[in-house]
Amino acid sequence: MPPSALDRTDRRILDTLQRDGRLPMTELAQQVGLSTSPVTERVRRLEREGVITGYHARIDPAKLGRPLLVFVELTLSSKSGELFEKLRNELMHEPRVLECHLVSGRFDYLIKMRLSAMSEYRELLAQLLQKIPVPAQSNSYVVMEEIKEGLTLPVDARAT
Amino acid sequence: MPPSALDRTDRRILDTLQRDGRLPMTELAQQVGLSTSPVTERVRRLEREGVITGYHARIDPAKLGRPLLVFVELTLSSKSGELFEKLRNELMHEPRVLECHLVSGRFDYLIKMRLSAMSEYRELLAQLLQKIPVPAQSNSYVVMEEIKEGLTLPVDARAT
DNA sequence: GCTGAAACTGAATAGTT
DNA sequence: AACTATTCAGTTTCAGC
Repeated sequence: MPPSALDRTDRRILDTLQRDGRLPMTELAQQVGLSTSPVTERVRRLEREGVITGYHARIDPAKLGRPLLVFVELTLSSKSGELFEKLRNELMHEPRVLECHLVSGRFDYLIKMRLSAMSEYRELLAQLLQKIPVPAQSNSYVVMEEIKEGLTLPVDARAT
Repeated sequence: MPPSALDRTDRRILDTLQRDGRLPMTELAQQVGLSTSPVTERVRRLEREGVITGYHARIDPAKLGRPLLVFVELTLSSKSGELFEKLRNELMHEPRVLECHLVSGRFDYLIKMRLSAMSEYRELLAQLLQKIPVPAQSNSYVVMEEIKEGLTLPVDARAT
């Protein structure tokens, strides 16, 4: 799982698979200009080394009954390690929380949730806060328009 | 592309493909308890109807040289439609901006960026702001710890 | 480390219940 | 709407360069 720096071919593979995760190895091979064997081997290596962490179908949230996207900024009044641990665990296991980050700055957690309606937002926030024994302050932002959302990283396919 | 409500089998398919987007149709079929033909047909239908919007390999940002995750809250001093349009376009085409949302509340845009270093953050923010002709206020939050990040939605596989 | 071919496994099509 | 059988495409493995 160590280094083995990414060369130009690796980068082209990553760039392509980011866009189409189901592309057959034969077609991927054509795109990067090699035959299938070395390309397959490279993909397996990138998986092994943890560069590629998975393949996922993406689903339209609205079509699954979750049209509401809300960001919550959360600040805890006490910052004991144990408390953070407890809340982290709660957030990790709540599937409606898509993202959660510990941030520096004015607040502690930045949380992103996908919900069916505002009523669900109230329920979920109450549920999360009631699990922690100290007061917390939260600011919420409802998304009016999703301009862009993705995990696709820029891959500059320059030489090794 | 219209409704055709998702039944229990559709939901199990979506749930499975969200977790493993490269799963062969034969194995997907086993998991949902059908033979491959109807499962393949259902997947094609879900793609056609826009429920499944794509398949993507996920890549470790740090391994691609982008260890820094920053959220930026942006407020424009003037809110003309034309100005929003211009900035939206800029953000849409900047690959280091992974997410961008128009939010209600104290600020206008919530932006998520993946960067190589703080120097790149300064450059990018300056670049974005200089493209718009009015003053803007921004607050930035550097992520100290990524607790959770994904696009995986909860799929309750209850009956039709 | 890549190519190319042979053997195998999965996907697609069409016909059946 | 789903199953089965056939055909075809993609994957895997390996000999040779």
